[in-house]
Amino acid sequence: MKIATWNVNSLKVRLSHLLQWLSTHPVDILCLQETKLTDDKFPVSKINAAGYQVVFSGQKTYNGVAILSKLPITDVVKNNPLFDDPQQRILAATIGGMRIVCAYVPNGQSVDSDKYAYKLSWLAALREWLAGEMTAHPALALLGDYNIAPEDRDVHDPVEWAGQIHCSDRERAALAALTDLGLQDAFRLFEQPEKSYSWWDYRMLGFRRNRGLRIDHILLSRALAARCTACEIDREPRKWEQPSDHVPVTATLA
DNA sequence: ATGGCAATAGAGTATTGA
Repeated sequence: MKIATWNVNSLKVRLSHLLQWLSTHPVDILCLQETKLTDDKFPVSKINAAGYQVVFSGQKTYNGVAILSKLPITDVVKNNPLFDDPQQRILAATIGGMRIVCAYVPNGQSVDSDKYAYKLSWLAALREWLAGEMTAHPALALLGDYNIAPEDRDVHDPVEWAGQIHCSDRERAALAALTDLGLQDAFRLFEQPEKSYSWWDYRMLGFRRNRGLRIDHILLSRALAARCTACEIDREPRKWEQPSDHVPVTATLA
C-alpha cells in the first residue's frame, strides 16, 4: 500500500503531469493540494479513466484539495468542523481501513502578516479536530503541504531562512503540537539523503541550485508508523516541462 | 532593499504563493 501527497499548483495546468506520474507510480492513494478548480471543473472522468476514484473540494483561483484512490472512498468530510473557513483546504476520508486527511496548510506570507495569524489559528484548530479523529480512527495519516520546514536540515539555507515564514518558531511549535498527538513524520523514520526538499522556488534557478525546503509531509499515527517501510521524495517531476514547484512524497505501508 | 517565476483573473496589472 502506497500513499502519497502532491501540491500540483493548478490541476488544470498539471493534469498531464499527474496522469504521467500515476502511470509510472501507481500509488493506492494520492492527496492533491492547490487544485485551484471549482468542483464543476474537476477532471473526474480523466482521473477515473486512470483507475482512480476521486473526491474533491475546490474553489476558484486558490486552494482546493482532492483525494484519489484505487480503493473505495467513504465518510468524506470537507473542511475542519471546528473551524469556519471559506478556504477549501481540508478533505478527510476513510479508505482501506485508514482515515486519510489531506491538508493544504495556509502559507502565512510573512510572520508580521494577518495571514500568519490565520495560519497559526488554522493549525491550532486542526490539532483540536485531529485529536478526536485519532481517537475514532487509530490508523490515521495526515498528508499534505504543511508550509512548514520542521527542522533546519529541511532548509537549504537555515541562516537565510531563520525566523522567516515556513521556519519560524511558532510554526514549528504548531507542527510539534501535531506530532505530540502521536503523529510521526514518515520521512524521518528512515535514513534519507542530505538536502532532501519537496519544494523549490521557480526563481533564481532554485531547483538547479537545490535551493529548496521540505514542507510537504506525511504524518502517521502510531498504528500506521509501525507499518511504514519506506518514505521518499520523487524529484523527477520537477525536471519536467512546466512543473509544479512541489514534488510528490510517497510512503509505503506494509 | 528589491525582484527574481508562475498561475489566476481579466485585459493593466494586482494578488498570492513559499
